[in-house]
Amino acid sequence: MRLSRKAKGEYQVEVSKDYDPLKIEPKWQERWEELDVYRFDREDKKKPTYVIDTPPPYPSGEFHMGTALNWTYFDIVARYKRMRGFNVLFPQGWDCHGLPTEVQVEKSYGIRKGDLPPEKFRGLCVKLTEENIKHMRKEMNSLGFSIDWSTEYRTMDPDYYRRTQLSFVQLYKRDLIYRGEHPVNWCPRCETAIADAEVEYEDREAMLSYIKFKLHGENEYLTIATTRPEYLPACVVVAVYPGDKRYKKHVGKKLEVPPFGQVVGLIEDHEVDPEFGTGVVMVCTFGDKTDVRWVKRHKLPVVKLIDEKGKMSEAADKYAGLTLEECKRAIVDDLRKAGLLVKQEKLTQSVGACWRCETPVEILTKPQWFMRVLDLKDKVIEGAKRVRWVPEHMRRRLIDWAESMDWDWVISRQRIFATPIPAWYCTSCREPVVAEERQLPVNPAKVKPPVERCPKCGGESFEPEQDVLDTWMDSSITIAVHAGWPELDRRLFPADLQPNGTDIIRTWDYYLLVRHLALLGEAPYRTVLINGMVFGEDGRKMSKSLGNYVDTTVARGKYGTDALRQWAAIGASTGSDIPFSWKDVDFGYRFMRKFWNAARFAGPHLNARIAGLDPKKLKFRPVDRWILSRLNRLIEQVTGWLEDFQFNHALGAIQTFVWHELCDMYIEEVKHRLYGDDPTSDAARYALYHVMLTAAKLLAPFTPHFSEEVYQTHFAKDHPYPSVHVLSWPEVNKKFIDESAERAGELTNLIIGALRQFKSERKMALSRELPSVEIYASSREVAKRLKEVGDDIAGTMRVGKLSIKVGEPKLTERVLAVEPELAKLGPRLRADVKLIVQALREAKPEDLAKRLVKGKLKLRAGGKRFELAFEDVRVIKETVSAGRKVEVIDIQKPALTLLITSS
RNA sequence: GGGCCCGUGGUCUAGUGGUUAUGACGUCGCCUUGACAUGGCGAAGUUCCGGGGUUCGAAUCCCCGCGGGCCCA
Repeated sequence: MRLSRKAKGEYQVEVSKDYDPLKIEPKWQERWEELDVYRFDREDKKKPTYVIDTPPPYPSGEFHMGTALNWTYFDIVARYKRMRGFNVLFPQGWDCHGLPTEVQVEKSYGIRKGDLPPEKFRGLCVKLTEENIKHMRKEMNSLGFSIDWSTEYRTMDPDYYRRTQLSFVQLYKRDLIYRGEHPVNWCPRCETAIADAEVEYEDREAMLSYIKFKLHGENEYLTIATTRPEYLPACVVVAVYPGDKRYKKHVGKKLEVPPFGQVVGLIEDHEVDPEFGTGVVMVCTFGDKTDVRWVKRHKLPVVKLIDEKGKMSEAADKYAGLTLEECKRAIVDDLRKAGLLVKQEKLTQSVGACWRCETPVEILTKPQWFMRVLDLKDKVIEGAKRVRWVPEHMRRRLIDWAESMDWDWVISRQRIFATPIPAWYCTSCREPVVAEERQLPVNPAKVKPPVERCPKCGGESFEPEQDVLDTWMDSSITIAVHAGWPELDRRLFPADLQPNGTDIIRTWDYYLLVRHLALLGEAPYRTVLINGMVFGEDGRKMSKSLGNYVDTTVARGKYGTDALRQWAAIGASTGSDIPFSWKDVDFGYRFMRKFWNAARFAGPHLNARIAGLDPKKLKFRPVDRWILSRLNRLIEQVTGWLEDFQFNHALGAIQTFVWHELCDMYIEEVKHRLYGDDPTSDAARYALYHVMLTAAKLLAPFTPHFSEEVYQTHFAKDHPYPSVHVLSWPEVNKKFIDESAERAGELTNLIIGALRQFKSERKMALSRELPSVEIYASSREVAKRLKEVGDDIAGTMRVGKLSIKVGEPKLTERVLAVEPELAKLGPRLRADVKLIVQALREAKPEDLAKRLVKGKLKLRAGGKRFELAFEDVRVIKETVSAGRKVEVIDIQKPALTLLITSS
């Protein structure tokens, strides 16, 4: 942009025709950082606070489009709330620990976790994490998120995991954390226990084997069906549905399990599906979660069949050391040879797999640490009911999840890159000793336990806990941590907003709720804001493997992040899944260019003098009052929608207002006043000034860079504020909301629209002058209102003489010609058509028309007689009013007739 | 198998009892007007997945069916 001095002494801003986001966005991102506009002011005790608990992303190095959607939602809220005068805490953290990084390290160095000393392995994980964070931080800044980086935290830092450990110690003291031996989900590849939330189910093809079990002491067999014959060595009982007629007589008898021949009982249980297979099921320890329930219910023994690496243990006898797959094949072969395999059939089965490496999960029993989440179930549900959910129906998902919990949460992991569990064991009696709070943060491998002797057996020798905590133990206390816990700042707790995607309600929202309820006794957030999943342009969930993946860098590479943010805001209603759409991004850019050009037009009229005018002294025309009224209604609506997180409605309303009401109508309607010596021109300038500045402010949460550029180019010179983002949100000025002005404006637009259409239909240039337009109104009221807006209509549409009358016009019709329909007559009359043409031309049109109305038109021509029907000719007429030819437009609601003299 | 959500012009989408059913993209026609032709004006196109019901009145509520999605088992 360049400033040049105009003759009148006012500055004219020469603004380029195109808005170039790729150049402008980085410029403002740097400037905002210099200005520190997003700083949360910890010292300020006056302003109300607004706390957004942003879910710390896993530093995978890549920023997914779904995360971009998520962040756009809460960035809009953060920016809006700042403008509303809140001291906004918008922190950014990183959920560093966990398997994916370990897996990535193992992959890139070609090692397994046990190949290096833990400290070294952890060092590689930290290094990788830091690199990934660097990438992601850069991308987040480029996406324009208003993050206060002074609040950045990393769960792998001692200051953070000190608090994770503190929460462990406190919950242990309250008996909400305990050590126990229970079945857990186990990933044999990652060699660790994992929580239910980390198990993902997918359909896989399996083989259902029908295997004969001999009835002990009889010469008869029962056939069971199983997909997991490798579990035969751990079969502890066989079960049928209660009262199943086929098997009733055998219940209570003993069976011999092939191929080892161990003898087990036959029991009844209602969880057996009599329709599946043969209706006889073997219960093993543990083929699946149902087995776990059966073992518990019927107090069955547990055989440890599988080891940590997924191999068969000694319990598998001659199959020991084989992998599950190898064992399955060997056993099936042996059964076949023994004639005990009846048949096999294919079956699609849902298999639980590790969320990270997709290895099928096994169920093992090992001593682990657990949190008593089952005891907190009612409190969690109660909490979920009290919180506000957007959209409302998402609450159901959390409640359903909480209700479906059937195991306590296993919080220990047999991994390395995670928060150490602050505990030791007595080497003689295995009694755990948990750290004192003052010791934290602690690595038990390097520090001695807080006691000299084992409180249980008096032993003096201890060994450190080697297990680590589930990463959700880190990230489920973020809200307390933001608020300074353990010194809790009540102004920052509970958080006002908890935003995340539908897919992590069961993890993120649930764990936050259960941990804070356990620690602090209250729900940690007031409102949960849910965003949907991002789909590819093909309508399927966006993922690299489906080939519909769009990187955020690519998505913002075309028209910048403000265009992309508009897609995020307007692509779907809040909570709905949203397909990525280039055309929405394109539209976002076109919208900005449209506004940019409107501002370019208005620019020379916007200055301090205009801003300072007293509206009471201005000669507003009805169109000015109309646009100001519409503007204030817009402020009211957009504010309401933002309070309700309805981003699509809010942005849609602003776009429609700017493009159609401001650009298409208002600006066109005031041009004629701005160029001449119109005494009302300052009123138009005043309206333009406020409409454009307010629109820029309303857009600031959605298109922060664009709004800033508009503000800096046209308004900053008259304002003491360094950025549009420190301005306050527009207030509704009720004085400008004016029902009758809106009706006058609508009437003006209605007539201008009709005249535009008229010109368009007649292929006239819109700038062509219409010498005269008469408007007949059906009522005095409408005529009166029309008189008020007559100058606006005439000025905008270039009407020479505009007159307004009450009543209906006196119109007569004049027949100009009666012309033959050659397409009809040609085929019928052949060469005689020429005679008809001649005859019609020679006769008087009025006369022909009269005869036609009576019926057939009889003609003599060239000595022949012809009869023409109505459809054989076209009657060309014109409308005449007071002796002049006019064209007529009829409008309904309100009933108006426009008579136009166009030539 | 369960819970929840959804099914609207060619495509995506707004719309929870009364609107000429919203908007965008696309299509077609016209217009260079002093911000924008990367623009403007206008047109065509859906009867709201199917069936049944409630109601004076349903895209909107209820039931059944079909199809899709998310989460879970």
